[in-house]
Amino acid sequence: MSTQEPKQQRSRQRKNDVLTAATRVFARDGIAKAKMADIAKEAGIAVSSIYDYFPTKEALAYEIPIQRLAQLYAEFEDRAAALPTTRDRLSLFLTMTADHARANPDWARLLYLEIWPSVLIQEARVRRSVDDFGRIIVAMLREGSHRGEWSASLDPHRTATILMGSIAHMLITWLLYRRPADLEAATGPMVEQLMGMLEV
Amino acid sequence: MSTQEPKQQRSRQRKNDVLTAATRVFARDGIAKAKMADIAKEAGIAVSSIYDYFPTKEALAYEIPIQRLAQLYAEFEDRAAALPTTRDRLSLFLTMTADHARANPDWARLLYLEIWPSVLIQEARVRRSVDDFGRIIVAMLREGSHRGEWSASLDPHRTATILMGSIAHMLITWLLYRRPADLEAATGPMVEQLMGMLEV
Amino acid sequence: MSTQEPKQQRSRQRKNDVLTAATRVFARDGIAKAKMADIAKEAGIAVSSIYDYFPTKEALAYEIPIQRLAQLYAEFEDRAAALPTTRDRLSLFLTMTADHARANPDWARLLYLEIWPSVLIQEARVRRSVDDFGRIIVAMLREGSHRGEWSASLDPHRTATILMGSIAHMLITWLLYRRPADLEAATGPMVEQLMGMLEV
Amino acid sequence: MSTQEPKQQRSRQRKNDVLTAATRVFARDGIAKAKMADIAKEAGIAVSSIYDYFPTKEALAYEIPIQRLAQLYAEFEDRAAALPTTRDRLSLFLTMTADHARANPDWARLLYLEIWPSVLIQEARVRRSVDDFGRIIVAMLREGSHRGEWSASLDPHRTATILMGSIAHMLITWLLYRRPADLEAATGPMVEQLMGMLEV
DNA sequence: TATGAATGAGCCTTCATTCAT
DNA sequence: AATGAATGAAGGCTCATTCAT
Repeated sequence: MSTQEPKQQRSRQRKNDVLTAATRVFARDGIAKAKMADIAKEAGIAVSSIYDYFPTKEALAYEIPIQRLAQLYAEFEDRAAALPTTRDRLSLFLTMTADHARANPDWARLLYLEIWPSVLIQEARVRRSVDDFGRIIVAMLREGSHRGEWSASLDPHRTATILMGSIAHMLITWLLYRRPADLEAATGPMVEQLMGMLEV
Repeated sequence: MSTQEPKQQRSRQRKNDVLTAATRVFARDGIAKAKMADIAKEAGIAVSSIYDYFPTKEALAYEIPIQRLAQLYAEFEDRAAALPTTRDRLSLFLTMTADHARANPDWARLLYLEIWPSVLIQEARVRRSVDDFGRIIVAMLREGSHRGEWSASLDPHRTATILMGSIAHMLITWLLYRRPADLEAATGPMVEQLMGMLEV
Repeated sequence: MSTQEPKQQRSRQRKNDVLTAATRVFARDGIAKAKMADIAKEAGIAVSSIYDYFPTKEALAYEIPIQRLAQLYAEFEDRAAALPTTRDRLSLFLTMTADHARANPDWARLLYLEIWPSVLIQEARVRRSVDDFGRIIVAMLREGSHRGEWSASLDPHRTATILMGSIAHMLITWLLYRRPADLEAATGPMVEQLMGMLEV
Repeated sequence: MSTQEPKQQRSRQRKNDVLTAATRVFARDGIAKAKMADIAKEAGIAVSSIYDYFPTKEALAYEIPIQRLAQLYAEFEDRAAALPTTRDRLSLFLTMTADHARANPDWARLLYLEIWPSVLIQEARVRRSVDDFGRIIVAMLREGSHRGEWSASLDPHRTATILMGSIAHMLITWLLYRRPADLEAATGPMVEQLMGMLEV
């Protein structure tokens, strides 16, 4: 086992190299037009070696959002625990979402411009990852209503659509046009305006 | 000239047949994976005949949103003229957008799931068509502020992002999951909630 | 009949337009890569109209050398009649060949670079036209031997090969590289040197 | 390195197989009409494998004369070194040229009927290969003049044109019509007659 | 584990040719 | 006679994937 660990670590490292390279290439060319050869070159390995870790190009593409979204959710759980109100937590979630995209623009391009709107992706794990996003927000909206932080008459699904759609659209515009130029500065006011909508 | 008109009409008819067929196929398979052979079959003509009207597959794909968006904008101008307040007009625009998507789901899939988020589409005419959407909303938001219909402190770009993002997200969710099941019924409340945000 | 003649003339005119246009296009692009559309455009008529005169692209290509070579041969017969010696006539033939190419470079490109060396052309009429070239020279070589203008031991086929090959190679080099720059000036000495070979 | 050599050899072998197959197919059908599928079948490999070695059909076609001409030139240098007079060397060069064509008729068809007269081939390496032919002859003609083996008044370019054109034309006739039936037997007298032209 | 080598399946695009008007 | 419209057939090239080593 002591001899295998380094190997396993090495393997995990290579797998991550592939994911990183793939993220960049997919973000640049789109999944359909991206070439495995380009990913391999970017990762510094042989094309056929990619298949040691991922069975198909699509599987590779789908693995990317799954991993990072899981990370995002986990990190949110960590930081949310300390916050007193649902409003704070919801606010944090939206802010973290935007920050995450800003910090990982390649990943964000892949997620928001390729995976999310994809007609074709039916793979269960990806769908679940993405859908969790909505579920988390709906759950918080219900919780806030329940705790009296905002009106109980607020439709949680509709409101979640507004929150998610607004943040997503801000990010898409930034990813495609780099507007607003300073995404970090723009996120606060956007979240504030959205939160304002919840108030009585 | 009287002899040429039927020919021209026939030609325009065929071009429209191709556009309709292409919309369906692109919506189903995505632009990258769609096959010209399928489009031709759907249109009931020979593959090579498509090239009498469109130079490449991409050009064909791009023509679709351009035409319909122009229609949408024109129809909006018509109907907006009669409305007294900016709020009414803005409300109409958002409602019409949703209705247009509901009435033309294939076109909407192509626009919202393929064209809009595309990393790759740089073609000027398409970009302009899509960007006009934002410009129209921003212009109305400014007008409303100017006319005192809502607070002048409202940031028009941020607010436009919320409006567009919310509607787009509602449509995307409907296109992908058919939720809400009754899009028509859901549009009114959504627009109302968004308009409520503008109130002082 | 008086009403048909103009039509026939018009038709012949159009056919000639096509031949001229085709010569230019074939010379520029080669027969295989030349497009009927380009020829039609060059001739200022519809593509399908070409088929009123020539059944296929190849037939059109082959018609060109046939016509002009026939012209060349006829003109040679005319002018040769007045010459006293076979040597003079042979000399004239080679000179006229070079002059003809210089005066009709497109036709010459087609003949020397496409038709003559073509692996594929088996059509009898073309082959005969081209082969007549050799036959005329061989006949003159025999005649000269017979008349004692040069040694009877001279192999007529081999000598014909030298004469034709030399002239053809000079023309090909000129067509491809424009060397010698002044083909007209170079033709005399070339013919002289070749004729010198016949001398005892 | 010892492990790579067999692979490299295998690769070179396959590349040569492709060249051989391509030569045959190009000679039969002409470059423009030849199909990659036929070449692949002839070589016993997949079409796509050809693209491992040559980027396009044209590149493949051009590689063929380049390689063999280089061989011919190299072999000539070898054998010429032992010969005392320029006349001997020139004679050898012309003879070798004819022999080479006779021994490799497919290659010769490609070179003399497709590549050499091609209007379209501008690729530098091919042009240089072919042009070297003329340069070698001109150089020898100059050398012979210089060494007093023949008249210094002989124009080297014109004479080279005669030598090359005569040999080429003999070969073309043989390639197209198999005349003379015995090319080998005909080459000697042809070279002799040409050499006779150089004599004072 | 890692990869170089090989390929099969597929698809866009071109273009000579046909034919109804 | 002349042509615009339409197409069938064809082919070069790409690329994800496989597999022997």
